[in-house]
Amino acid sequence: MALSHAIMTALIEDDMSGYELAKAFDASLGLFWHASHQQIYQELRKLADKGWLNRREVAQRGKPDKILYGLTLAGREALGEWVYRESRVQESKDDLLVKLYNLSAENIGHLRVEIGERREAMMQRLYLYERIRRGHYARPEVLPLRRQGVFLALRMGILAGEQYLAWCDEALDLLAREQEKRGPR
Amino acid sequence: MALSHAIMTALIEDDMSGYELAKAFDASLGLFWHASHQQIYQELRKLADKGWLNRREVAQRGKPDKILYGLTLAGREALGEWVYRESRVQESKDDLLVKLYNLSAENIGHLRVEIGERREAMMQRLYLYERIRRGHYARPEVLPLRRQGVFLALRMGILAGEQYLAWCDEALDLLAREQEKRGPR
DNA sequence: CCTCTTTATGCAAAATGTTGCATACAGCGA
DNA sequence: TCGCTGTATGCAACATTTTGCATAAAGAGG
Repeated sequence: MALSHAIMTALIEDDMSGYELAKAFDASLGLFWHASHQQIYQELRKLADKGWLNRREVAQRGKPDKILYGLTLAGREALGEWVYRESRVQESKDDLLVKLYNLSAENIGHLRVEIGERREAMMQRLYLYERIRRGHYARPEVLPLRRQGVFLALRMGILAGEQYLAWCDEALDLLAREQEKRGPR
Repeated sequence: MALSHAIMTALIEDDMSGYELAKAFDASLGLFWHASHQQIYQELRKLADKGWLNRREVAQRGKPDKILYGLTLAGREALGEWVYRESRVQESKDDLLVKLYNLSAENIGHLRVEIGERREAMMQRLYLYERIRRGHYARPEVLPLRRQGVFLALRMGILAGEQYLAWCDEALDLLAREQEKRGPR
């Protein structure tokens, strides 16, 4: 429902091609809203048909042509209105938590490994967030208002990541103690 | 992909009907994995066809008949294997964060309200988590191993909720200061 | 020259999830 | 008796997302 609005949001400042959008999604907004390139290409065409985006083909040297999309006035208006409309949270679904409901003496070792991997992955991600924060949001107070909103989203990513790490540590501790108790294998 | 496994997980200790499962999903596992009753009914039939669940009709007094589902041995085995397989995180998608990318002097008031509502909703939820923790997990050390896994999932819910509240407070502060600066309306 | 990677876009099928509706029976309160 | 709520199950249509495949041109490295 709101993939369209996430895409338009990504186009507020710069025009982009589907390919560039897919990469930007991986790096910024996509940290809060994942989308594959197939989804993005499809949605771009729909939005262009609706008149919310304009498209123009751009020839490039040494690379295939690309199609640049940009927000139209109508698109900007639609986006502005959308902010006031009902919003919904799509709760995350995590296999790992369901797996924990199945914890047993047999699989405890495996689950410790999986949690360890999650921890590692989250560390990487926090490192990326931190680079972004230092690079673009070192002094949030002096940023234009819109960028402060982006900063708040980044803060959510950072806080959630730190919380996740704390949980991993707690879980690894508990599981290590339990495995110890029952005799390590 | 793993809705089936979430359902089987919910049936580890007790047999349940689709209706009861839908309610259990709202209260326990569903806090980490949402599913509507339509999805649940469909999945139950598929799982029964696969031989992972058995079904038996139960007549009731004063209520419509129901169909009770229980894990078969094959189901338990499939679940046990699944724990070792690749797992994936489905990142949450939150309109609110995308909206924040569109922060403006015009909509700042609205976004403050929305964040306030999120805060309120999360408080309610934390209250529920806390009741569960006190009721069933006051002393996690003495629980059987499987229940300790469930406890860890609950801890994730609690930590994530507390982090969310902290973020709401931070965001509300920042937005209040900014709105003040630009002249309150 | 051949293969691999990067840039760039797309179709089609399958799986998943949402929305709206339908049915049926019991008990409760007005 | 009428409407409401709760229990209980389901279909059908639609929207969303994932998966697998396909194409094509340029540059890099062996």
